[in-house]
Amino acid sequence: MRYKRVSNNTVRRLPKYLRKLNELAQNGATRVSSAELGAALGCAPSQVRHDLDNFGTFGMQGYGYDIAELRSHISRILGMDRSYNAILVGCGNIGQSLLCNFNFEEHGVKLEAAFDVNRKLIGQQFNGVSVLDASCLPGYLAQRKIDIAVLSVPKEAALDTAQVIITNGIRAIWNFTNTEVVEPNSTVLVENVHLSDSLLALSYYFAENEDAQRSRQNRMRSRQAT
Amino acid sequence: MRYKRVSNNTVRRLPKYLRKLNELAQNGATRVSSAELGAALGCAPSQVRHDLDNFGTFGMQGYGYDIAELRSHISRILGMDRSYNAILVGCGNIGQSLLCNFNFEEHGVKLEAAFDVNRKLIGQQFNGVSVLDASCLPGYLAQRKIDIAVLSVPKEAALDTAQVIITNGIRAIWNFTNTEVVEPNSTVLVENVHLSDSLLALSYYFAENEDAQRSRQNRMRSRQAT
DNA sequence: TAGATTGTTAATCGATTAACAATC
DNA sequence: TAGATTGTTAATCGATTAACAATC
Repeated sequence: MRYKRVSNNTVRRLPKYLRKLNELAQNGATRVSSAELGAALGCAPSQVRHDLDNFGTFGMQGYGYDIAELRSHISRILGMDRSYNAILVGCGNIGQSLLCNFNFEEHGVKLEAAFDVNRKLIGQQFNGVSVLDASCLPGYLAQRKIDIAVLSVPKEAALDTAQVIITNGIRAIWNFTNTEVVEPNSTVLVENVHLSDSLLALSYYFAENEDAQRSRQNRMRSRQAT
Repeated sequence: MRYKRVSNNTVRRLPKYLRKLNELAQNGATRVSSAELGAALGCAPSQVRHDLDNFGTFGMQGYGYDIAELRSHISRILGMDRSYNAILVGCGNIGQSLLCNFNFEEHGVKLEAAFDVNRKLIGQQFNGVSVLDASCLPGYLAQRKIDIAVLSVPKEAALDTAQVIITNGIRAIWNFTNTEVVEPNSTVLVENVHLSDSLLALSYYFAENEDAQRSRQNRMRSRQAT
């Protein structure tokens, strides 16, 4: 594969392209243009071509992209064919909802086990995944090759738990704890799902909208007053 | 308040600043410099000052920022003092975990009611919020001023449900459906929590790491061979 | 072939960082 | 006052878009 420095923005668009491609495929389409993909994401056609150009040449001049082919390329680029092994740590509400509802397999990730400190949860199964005693984590990690840890413990336990799993070899964390579990330049990969940040961003834009509207109304009123 | 065009990147950093400020406050600190805030987020001190400059002047030369003061400024900027009203639509696993675990109040959002189509859920309460019949949504929205809808229905119901709530006046959606529920340039605000995209980005970076390591090893081997 | 659409480079646009005067 | 750190502008860096030759 060619090697260019790929920007984070590009990486974040890849899953969105893939989602659009899946949708198109489901509707029976077989080809797609960069213009159509761009429109779906709200960016320029050249953005799409530029993004894909990082990884190879997947299209055909005068035709566009074969949907099935492009899907498989993007899946591969995203590592979905690598069957990564994962564990889930923290089987509270969020953890359980991930276990029960999130289709890890579909994303090329195999969920091997779950862990919790709660006696009542240990021994239970969710969607075929057994909950083990969290105190067994170090031993477990020493024995198996686990690529990714889903971290869904309560905020208070986040740092300690992260410490334990990193010490025992985990290099990638899917972090649901609303806490920063590593320093900014750590070599451990952390993908944060910070729901707080997300809701606050929505709140910001809502407030911005309100203010913009209000100032428009004020302009109208002062005009009428004149 | 001053008015500049604020970039999305800046908006996304505000909650992170706030989180760091809360942490510092909890540890008893009263002042902070842009250097310290920047270090926490992995960006330059001037980035922090530049971001804040969009909204006013909150610091003191030679001193830094008063933590309590800056917290309250950022909270206000994020709209956390506006007591937005919200409903939650779709009380499956994700919906329930939000109802039970996510502290909406803490973010200045009041969760007024939840909705579902499932007979068994209707009438139940989660964390003090009652589940109402989804068929009552239009009537409910007609009677009350609801600012934000949390959309946590199954993927298959996402588009239809979005249609219903938008038609009935909802202008902001916190979207957990892993689906795009509006066109890219819609006037309806949508904040997406696309877990799929997030995991795939993690998977991408993990794969990139593996490949980088492998190619380093190959270079080593070929050097030894020479 | 003519029309369409890619791949790829150059131009533009915007975001981050550096620099430094202002000032606490 | 001297030292520190901000506010703010200018410089740099990177990402997006435009343009167009290549070619299916």
